[in-house]
Amino acid sequence: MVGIDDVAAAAGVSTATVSRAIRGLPRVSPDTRARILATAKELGYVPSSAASRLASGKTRTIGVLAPYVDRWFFGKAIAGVDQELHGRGYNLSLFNLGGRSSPRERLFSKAMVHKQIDALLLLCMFLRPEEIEDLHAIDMPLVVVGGPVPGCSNVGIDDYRAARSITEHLINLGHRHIALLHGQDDSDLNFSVPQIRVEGFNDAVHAAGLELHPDASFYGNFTVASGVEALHRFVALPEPRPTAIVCASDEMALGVLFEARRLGLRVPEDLSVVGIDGHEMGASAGLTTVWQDPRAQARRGTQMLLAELGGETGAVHSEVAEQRLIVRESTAPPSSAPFV
Amino acid sequence: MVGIDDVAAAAGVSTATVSRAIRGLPRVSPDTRARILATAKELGYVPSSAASRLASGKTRTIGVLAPYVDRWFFGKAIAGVDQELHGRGYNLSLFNLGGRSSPRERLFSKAMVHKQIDALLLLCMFLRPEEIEDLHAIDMPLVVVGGPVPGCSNVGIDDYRAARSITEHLINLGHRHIALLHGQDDSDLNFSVPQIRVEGFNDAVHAAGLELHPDASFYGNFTVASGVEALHRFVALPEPRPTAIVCASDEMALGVLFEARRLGLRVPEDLSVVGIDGHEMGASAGLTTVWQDPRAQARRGTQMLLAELGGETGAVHSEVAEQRLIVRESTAPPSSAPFV
DNA sequence: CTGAAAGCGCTAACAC
DNA sequence: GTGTTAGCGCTTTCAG
Repeated sequence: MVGIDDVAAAAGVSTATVSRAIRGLPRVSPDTRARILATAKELGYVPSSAASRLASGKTRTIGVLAPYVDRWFFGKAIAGVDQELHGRGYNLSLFNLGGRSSPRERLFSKAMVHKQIDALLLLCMFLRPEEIEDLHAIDMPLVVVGGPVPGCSNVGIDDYRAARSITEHLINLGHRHIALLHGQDDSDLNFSVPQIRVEGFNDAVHAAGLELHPDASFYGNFTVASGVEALHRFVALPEPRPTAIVCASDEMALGVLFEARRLGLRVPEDLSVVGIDGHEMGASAGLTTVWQDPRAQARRGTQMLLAELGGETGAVHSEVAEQRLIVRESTAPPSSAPFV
Repeated sequence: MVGIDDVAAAAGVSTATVSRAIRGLPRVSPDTRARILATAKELGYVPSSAASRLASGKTRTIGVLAPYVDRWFFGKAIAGVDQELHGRGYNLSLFNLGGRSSPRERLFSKAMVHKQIDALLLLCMFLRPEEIEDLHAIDMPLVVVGGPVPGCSNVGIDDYRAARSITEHLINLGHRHIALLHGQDDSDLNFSVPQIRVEGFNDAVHAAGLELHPDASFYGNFTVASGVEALHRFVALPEPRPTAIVCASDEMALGVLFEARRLGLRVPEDLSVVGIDGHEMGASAGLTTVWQDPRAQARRGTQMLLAELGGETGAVHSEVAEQRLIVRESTAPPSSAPFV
């Protein structure tokens, strides 16, 4: 294996100069640099990242912690991080935390992670209190994309507003009896995306002077299957049933849509359904939703991290991401609405 | 930062012993090991991976190259790799190649990658000839999950059989005029999953003595949107139109399903549609398909890599993964079938 | 602008 | 079983 010394010898300079030349540092004359670069290429020299890491203390890799990698939001986000990283010579080290149910390790504090990355990007929906604590203890640039985490910079949409506006869309359409499909089944987690979306829904309903029917509140886990299942519980409701249902995610909304069709419930005539996210499949299925762009959010977060690593102190900060109500065919005024 | 020497000093042993003890190597008495582990924990010692990499020449990270990270197959597969890796103390370094269209770099040969990982797991649909060449040139354990790559070990389903059996399912149902939604729009790539699936379709049709209507062959790019678009072209076909369509992926099939409903085409009465993959959404949408488990495939591939790295020469080999025809509501005999 | 030299914190022989 | 001792291949002062 050809090392930096071989290049130095071949180019007739010192290793220090080769190091500077290769890394594009100043204090190397254009000529020498060109000559070094040429011989380096000629010899097929490739720096040893291991040696470089040890000597410099920088890993040039950023860690991405995600609860899932095979779900819409996270897949898009990871793609975004990757896009920013590679090309700038940074590596992406992926850590899949697993859902809340699995006994996920306290990776944050585990310096195993700690010593292998320069910065951390956390993708999240919710965090346990101990996890938040761990997070504050780590000493490196950190940004969270997705849900807010108290005390940490984050980039993401305003989930409260998203839930509220999608609910208001329904109310404006004339719906008075609206069901909800939550994304979470226990409530000991504050600051979580699922929780925040529920609040937006509640406030919209209350502000309109409507009341919540406890029976019309279903629990799901953000998967299509849980949407399917929720619809079964929905149709079991006594008449008159709600005329609309807001789902905390497009994936669940799609499940509701599929199953409604199968059971002969017409959407939107018999039931209006809305989601949140902007899943591609929702677009094709005609689902009304609040669109967001996880990829862009992740890119933004990554840029901040990189800037901070580049010495730009304070580059990491919270930022609210773009969102947009997209009305499609899954919503309409209720058939029994006074003004239809 | 506390280093191995600090631990050695505190425990009253040499650095070498600490190293052995920490890594669980033999030649350390149970007592000493216990004592060392205790003081290590006490001091909060964490090995420097950089130093370890440099000294040992092993990175304990495996690289995953994927064309996309935000698509069904790849998301599942990446989750599978992660699952096998972490817990065994291995890291996952993700490289997103980008689709075929993007000017993807020749990452394989780029020793940048080369020097940062111990083994490579390639997720793929198709590869350019130069890329295959690069692949053969790299000198480390390698396995490809998904598509076959000439000369490389791979784990994946028999795509030919998958396409053929799903088509035969339609033929057995009585369909005589079957459309196809391909997954690729140029044909200079052999050994690609899209290509192989088309062959399975063709052979099934020919074996049944049926003929292919060139007009009934559509191109897509594996996305839902391309399924939607294909259906538009389908309905523009002159009557009598095909009574069934086989799609090279569930995602495209779902797009066809959505758009068929929107345009008032009844599935399966007017049109039977099938996919390949086993996408969760297909299950909820009632899509007939050939199921496969990318996560399991990726886990298997990762295990092989790890075994090979563990000294088990020949651990990496090709393996055909499980697949299963799942008949749901999107298929039925054609309405005009003689025996309905 | 360039070079010499001292590490970075481990691992791996090889002795004891 | 345990200790000694070279490096691993760069980066980084500090001189010149």
